[in-house]
Parts: sequence; C-alpha cells; structure tokens
Amino acid sequence: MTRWLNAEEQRTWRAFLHSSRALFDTLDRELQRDAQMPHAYYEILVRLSEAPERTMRMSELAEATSSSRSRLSHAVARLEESGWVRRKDCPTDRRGQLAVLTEKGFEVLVAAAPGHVEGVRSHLFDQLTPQQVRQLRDISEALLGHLDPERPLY
Amino acid sequence: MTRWLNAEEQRTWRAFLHSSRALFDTLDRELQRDAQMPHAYYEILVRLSEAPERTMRMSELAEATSSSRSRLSHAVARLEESGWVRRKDCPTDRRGQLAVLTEKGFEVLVAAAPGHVEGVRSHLFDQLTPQQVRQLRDISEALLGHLDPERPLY
DNA sequence: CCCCGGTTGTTGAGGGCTCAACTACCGCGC
DNA sequence: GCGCGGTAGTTGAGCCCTCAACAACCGGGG
Repeated sequence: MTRWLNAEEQRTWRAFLHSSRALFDTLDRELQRDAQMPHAYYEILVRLSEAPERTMRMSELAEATSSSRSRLSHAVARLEESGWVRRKDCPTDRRGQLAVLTEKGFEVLVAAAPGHVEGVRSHLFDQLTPQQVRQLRDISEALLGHLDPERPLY
Repeated sequence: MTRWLNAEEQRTWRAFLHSSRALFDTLDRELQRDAQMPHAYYEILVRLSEAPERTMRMSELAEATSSSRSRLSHAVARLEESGWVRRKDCPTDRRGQLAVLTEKGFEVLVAAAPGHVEGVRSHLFDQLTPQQVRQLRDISEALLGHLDPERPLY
C-alpha cells in the first residue's frame, strides 16, 4: 500500500532536491574558493563568534551546527591545525572540552563573511519575492518541527 | 557595502539550512539502513530505470542526477561492483560509455523504492499543506532557474 | 562509598566527493 | 587527411563524513 508520489508531487520533490543541492553546492564552492574552508567549518566559526567569550562546549556547538559529535571533533581538530580554534578543558566537567575562537580565526571569519553573505543574498533572497521568503520560512520551520522537535524554531 | 541579512532573513536562512539538512540526512540514513546505498546511488538507479532500455550515456546520467562526471564515474564503478549496473561501449561514439541497469539492480530498486517514497511523503509532504507544497515548488523552480538555467524546469 | 547507566568527546577505518590531470576520441576547418 | 580545440570519461590524491568502538567521567540509588 505504498503512497506513491503523483506527477505534481514528483515534480515538486525533484525541483526541491535539485535546487537545494545546487544552492548549497554553489555556496560551498564559493566559500572553498574564497576562504579555503567548507561551509560546515564556516558555520562553526560563526557560532563561536556569537558565543560569550567566543567559547562553546563541544556538544553545544555540535547541536548548534546540526553536526554529530564525531564530525565536530574531526572538524575542530582541523580548525585547530589552522590555528583558528583552540581547545580548552572545561572547568566544571572534566569530561568536557571548550572550543575557543582564536583572534586569527575571528579575522578569517571577518574576511570571509561579506562574500558568503553576498552569495546567500544573490542566490537565495534576491531570487524570491518577500512573500516567498515568508513562505520558505514557514515551510522550513514546519519541517524542522517534525524532524528535529528539540531544536528551538528560532 | 555588504548587504547583511536582517534578523528575519537570518532566521529564514538558518531554518532553511537546518531543515533541508535534517531532511536529506534523514532520508539518506534511512536509505543506507534499509537498502545499503546512499541517496545519490538510489537516484542513479531511478533515472536508469526510467530510461529507454534502462540505459543512459554517462554524461546524460550525470546531468540528470546533478552530479559531476567524476562523481558519477566513481559511483558507477561501485554500482558495477555490486552488480546493479553494467557499462557498455557506446556504438555511435567511441569515447562514450553507456550505463545499463541490470535485472539485479532493478530488483534492488523495486525493493528500496516503497520505503524511500514513504520517507519522502512522511517527512516532507505530510508536514505541509497543499498550498505550501505549491509554494515550495515555485520557490524551488525560481532558485533552479537562477542557479542552473540549462536544466528544464520539469 | 561504590556501582552503574548515561554522557562527553575522541579515534580509526572505510566510503563518497572534489579537484586537477590525463587519455582517447570527435569533427570542423583548412 | 591533418591539426586542433573541444568533449567524454577515468583516475588518484586528499578531504570530509559516518559509524562503531572506546576511554573517561558524571551523578543518583542502594
């Protein structure tokens, strides 16, 4: 009793699939070209830059970037090699680690941000009407509510 | 003169980012669990199954799955190891290769499809109103039109 | 005080992807 | 019929991610 997709749904699904892929691939490629880092790493730097003391627990950071602990661990290892992030022991939990954005990391982020934001704007927001932007937000939040009920919606 | 995102746009962007990631990750994981293949490989099998003779040129197939030639080449190599796809020389162009879906590959696809379609339906379509589905299609096609103008919209 | 189930973070193996370089071939133009 | 720019597809190195296993630690219950 499979509930197959009808032609209209299939068209929607494929358009969504290909357009999101094209968008994320494009942004990833731009970031790799202009700032020598994948988008996932950029997100880590952004979250750290917004946190008090530019510091976050590894697990919070994993949550914030919708990344697995393992992935984050590997990523922070690389960011540490680049000198953009530093690890510190957590003073209140001896299992814990804190990731700290270094000054150098902050500068790299400041240099990368305008280009990336321009990419997001030109490839996404500039292509949609204000109404569509609202629709996209509502759609995304509906999906998030189902797939990741723990995450606050904004 | 960076055109930064305002709070509303940032909220939209992050919701879109996290929800699409959550959706695609979930579907990928389900497919990996139930059919031992990543979504990209599933798509290749689908496209081949829809083609005349269940056969396509490598470059067409790359286009259809929005994949690079290199990626497709690696992927087909693996699918060939699994016995799901076979390569054939192209009779009209000696540079060309044809990918052919094998009977075994077709059976694997038939077994995987219902579960995957149910995933797409439950995680995506069931979460949206019919109106939102139309909106999502229009939004996706607007983005596609900008990012990949060569691709037919449906 | 000491288990012990749960949590935190890391590790290594293996798989998929990108990028650049490369081979082989097409077909147009002279 | 030869050259030559462009196209088809492959390859290997390197990077990132997943998954499962693991060590270290937390904190409540007996």
